[in-house]
This record gives sequence, structure tokens and C-alpha cells, in this order.
Amino acid sequence: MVENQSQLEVAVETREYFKQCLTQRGLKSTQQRAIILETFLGVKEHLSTEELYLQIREDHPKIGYATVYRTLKLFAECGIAEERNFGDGQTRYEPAHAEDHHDHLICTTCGSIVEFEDSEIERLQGVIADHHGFKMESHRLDLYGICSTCQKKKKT
Amino acid sequence: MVENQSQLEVAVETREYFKQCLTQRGLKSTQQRAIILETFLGVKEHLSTEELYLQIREDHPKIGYATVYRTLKLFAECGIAEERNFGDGQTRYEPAHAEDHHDHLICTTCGSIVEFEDSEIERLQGVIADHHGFKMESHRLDLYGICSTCQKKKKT
DNA sequence: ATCTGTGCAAACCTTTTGCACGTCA
DNA sequence: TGACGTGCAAAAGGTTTGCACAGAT
Repeated sequence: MVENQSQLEVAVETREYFKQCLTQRGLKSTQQRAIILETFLGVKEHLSTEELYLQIREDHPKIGYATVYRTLKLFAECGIAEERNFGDGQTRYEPAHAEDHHDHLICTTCGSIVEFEDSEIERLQGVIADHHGFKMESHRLDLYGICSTCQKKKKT
Repeated sequence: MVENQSQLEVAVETREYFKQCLTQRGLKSTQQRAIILETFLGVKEHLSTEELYLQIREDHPKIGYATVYRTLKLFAECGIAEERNFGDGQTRYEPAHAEDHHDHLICTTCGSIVEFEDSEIERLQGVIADHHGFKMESHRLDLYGICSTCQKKKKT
């Protein structure tokens, strides 16, 4: 309940923020962009562009593939979405909530993705970047392995 | 000097190991595979498949694109190389020295890649995987930012 | 009215595959 | 000799782009 509430707030905020971004750049708010943003925010999994496109097409069959691609790129430029790439040859996007960064555990058997975060690792990353004279902007940490479900299945 | 020596040893070892892998799988040692392995081991940067292909072609113009792709895949299967992907749409391969794992700092301005390793982060990753019931197989950690050189250039 | 956005299809780019010929065991 | 490997070109898969029309400001 509390979670739904806060998710809703995030969505409202993001919509607002997106409009600002568009205006600032002299771009236009369109129905398609709104629909794509809505679907994107409403989906929890780490969908690939194609999967998101299929999802959108269920309710809005007229929206084209290219528009989804272009719009997701736009989200990324605005800082609303983050591009990800788990090595299966498809780009995935996920909502980027700047402060609340998270990393991923990816099951190499079933492909399921679990999020986690660890402040100590984050801190150490900053230390390393400093050490190399880098001004860190972002990072990604992916752990690949076999999830507990798949481990159990294997035993059988 | 010592470093060259040990690099040479690694190369010899790897060549040997690769032959074993091939035999075990009923595959053949060919001139092309030897050449590609040699070039691959001799190059320090994180080359993309195309860059490696171009490099190889300088001395061996007859080796085809597809062979390089196929061979790098084979290296990955044998555990000699690791596939990497820094989000520029090209797959990169790098020598995989199983124990001596390293991660990457990537400059978002000039694209240069610096390797590092941190045992404390490695340890914490293991803790997290355990915590989620994952049997960890591998991981990747990429830090994106601006390298010191590019920071200096920007100020000018 | 103007300038941006969209949908479609074609183009692009990286990677994979089919096939006839070459090569290793 | 016979299987596997190679080179070429074509296919495939994901993403981008050109263009004419539609829509937002």
C-alpha cells in the first residue's frame, strides 16, 4: 500500500520532469511519448526494447517500433531511463532513480534478474576511482551465477 | 623483463591448453586458429572483434571475418577469452586469467579503459551472492567517469 | 503556419550461417 | 580418406534513418 503510493508519486514526478525536459529542449509532448513513458514506468522487469514494444502494442497497436526506440533513447538522455546490456545482444532500459542505485544478480540458467544494493561496495568504488584520478559518473556491477531455484532443479 | 618473461610463459601455457581443449572436443589445430590466438595474446588493449580482425589482416590478409568471430567464440568456450561489452554495440574479448580477475574504469570522454582489482569488493560480492542464494560464477564491475587527462583538457 | 514527431520501409551494422572447397588427423 | 575448418557471400537480428504525412505549439 505504502509502496504503491510512493510508486505513484514517483510516476507523477517523472511525468512532470519529462515534460520539463522536453520544453527545455524545444521538443514536444505527444500522445505516443506519454503512452511509452506510462508503460515504461508501469513495468517492473528489465524489459528489452522489443519486449516493451510488444507490451505497448497490446493497448496501442499503432505505435511504431522506431518511435519506441527513439523515445527510450530520449528517456536515457533525460536521465529517466538507463541503458543496460546483459550480453544477450539486446539493449534493456530501466527507470533511473538517481540516488537509489542498484546492481544486478543474473541467473545464467533461467535468465532471471534480481536487484541489490550495497553501500560499502559503492563506497569502495568511489575510493578506487579517486585513486586512479577518475571523476566517477556511474557504474555497473553484475554478478552472474545460478539462482537458488535453478540449483534445486539441477539436483533433481 | 620479469614481466615479459612471465607473459611469455602465460602465452606458452595458453597455447598448450588450447590444443588440449581442441583435442578433447575432437576439433583440429589449424594455422588460422594459431595465428588468431597469437595475435589475441599479443595485444594488450581491449580490442573489439573488428579491431582484432583488422590487426590480424595486416599480416594475414587471407583470414576471413567469420573465422575470427568463430575462433573468438571458441576461445570463450575454452575459457581462454572473456566476452565483454561496454555498451558501444561491439563485443570485445580479453584474455581470461581465471584467478587474476580484474574490473574496468572506462573514460566516457576518450574511451580509454583502465583495469583494476580490489579484493575487498570481490569478497563483498561473494557475500551478496550467498545472501541471495546464488552460486556465483562470474561478475563484472565497470566504473564510468572522466579520466584525469580528460579532466585537465576540459579545464583549458 | 511552422517545426517537430510519427509510421513505414529501407538502410545499417554487427554477428551468424550455408555452402563448396581446403586442410588436418 | 573423411571429418572438421575456412572463405565468401548471403542471411539474420537489432537498431537507425529518410521521407512524406500528422500533430503540437
